[in-house]
Amino acid sequence: MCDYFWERMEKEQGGDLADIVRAGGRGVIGSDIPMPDIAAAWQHLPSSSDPTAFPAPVSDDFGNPFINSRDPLFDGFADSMAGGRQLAGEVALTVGEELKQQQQQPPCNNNSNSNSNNSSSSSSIFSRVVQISPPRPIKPSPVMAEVDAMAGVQISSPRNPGIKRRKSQAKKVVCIPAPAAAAGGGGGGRPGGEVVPSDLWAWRKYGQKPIKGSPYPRGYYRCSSSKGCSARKQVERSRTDPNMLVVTYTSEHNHPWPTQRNALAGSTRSQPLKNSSSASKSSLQSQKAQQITTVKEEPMNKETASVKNISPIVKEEAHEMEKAMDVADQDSELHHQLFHQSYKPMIPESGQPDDFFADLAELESDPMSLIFSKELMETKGDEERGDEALDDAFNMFEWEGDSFGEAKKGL
DNA sequence: CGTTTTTGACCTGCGC
DNA sequence: GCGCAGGTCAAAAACG
Repeated sequence: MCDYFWERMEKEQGGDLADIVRAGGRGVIGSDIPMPDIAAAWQHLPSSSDPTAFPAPVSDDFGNPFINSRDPLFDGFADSMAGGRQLAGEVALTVGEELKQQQQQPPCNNNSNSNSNNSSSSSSIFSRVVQISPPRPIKPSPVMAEVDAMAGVQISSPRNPGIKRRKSQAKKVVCIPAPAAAAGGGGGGRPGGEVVPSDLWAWRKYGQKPIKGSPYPRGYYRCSSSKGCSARKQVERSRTDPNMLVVTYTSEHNHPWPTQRNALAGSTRSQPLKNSSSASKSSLQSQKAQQITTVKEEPMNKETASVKNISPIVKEEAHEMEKAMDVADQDSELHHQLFHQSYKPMIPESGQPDDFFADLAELESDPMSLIFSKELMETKGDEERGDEALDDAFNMFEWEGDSFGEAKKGL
């Protein structure tokens, strides 16, 4: 990865680039691939389930002690993304000012596939997901320009005298592919509602406003994981590219990652399968069974086809994540084991397609089901293996499961 | 019952 | 000072 770039970002963003990347990564992957569950699995780790394991608080723009609580799971992706930040808008995000500066930066691996260990065009999940543009001088795309503009947009806290609006206030703007349902104009959700890619945080929508100049409204969300959390995010569809969602993160979370799934209660209306807080293992299984049935009945539908395509990419992602975990904690063999344990079920053995992500954007059903379906199909005929796979997969969902509960006890 | 979403009203900053 | 645009509040409705 580009050390220079990273280093610079660390300085300028207070080491928060990971947040940006994370956001982008989650957005990209999150909505379609059960990354949160990997993270959940991660939380089983003693090191991460223990609050004290969080990096020492470091002051930041928001006075948030957790700003540097790098999400172990996604930080690794930052490396991958770092090389993709040139992405003229297809992805990555940035704070406007940053972006401008970046444009004047010495060539990072922006201008070449240069080898950085993990940013080769084929090794980074993001390079695919986000459709990182070929190396080229920064030439802001319409979307990027939009992002840039948003980054400079004013922030207000009208009812919070302590915080004045400031154009210079740090914001993280992320461009992510919009889920198909949303791109379709509210399909699948409520009328006019956006299908916002989920991330590990629990967000509660508190407002929506039509934005001048944009045919799409902007949704306002605040973190509902913790009452005192001031983290907010705005989600709106890119006016220049309806297939992209522009997510602007404001302020920071003042708490660790949500440890209880029920923090997401109610946020699953449009995506009932994803974050169902009350979903018991059995209900999940029944849902899964439904998915299996669906797949069986429509073996060659688009979704199934996409499932086949997911393999190589997910696998790559797995490697990336593994790598990331190594970086995060080189001494933790446990992480390795956990990773494999948790991720294995998501890593089918075959498959090919390069345009998976193109297809992905068209997926309307819960992507988890696709993965499960794929896995189950492969294990079909071998009940034992299938059950095992199932268990592995389900374990990833057990945010409130026993093991996790155990971990929490240690808090 | 707890939580989220919806939506109109209100508030604030900014540009003219 | 005024109007505009954006951000937030809060009551009601909806959901699980």
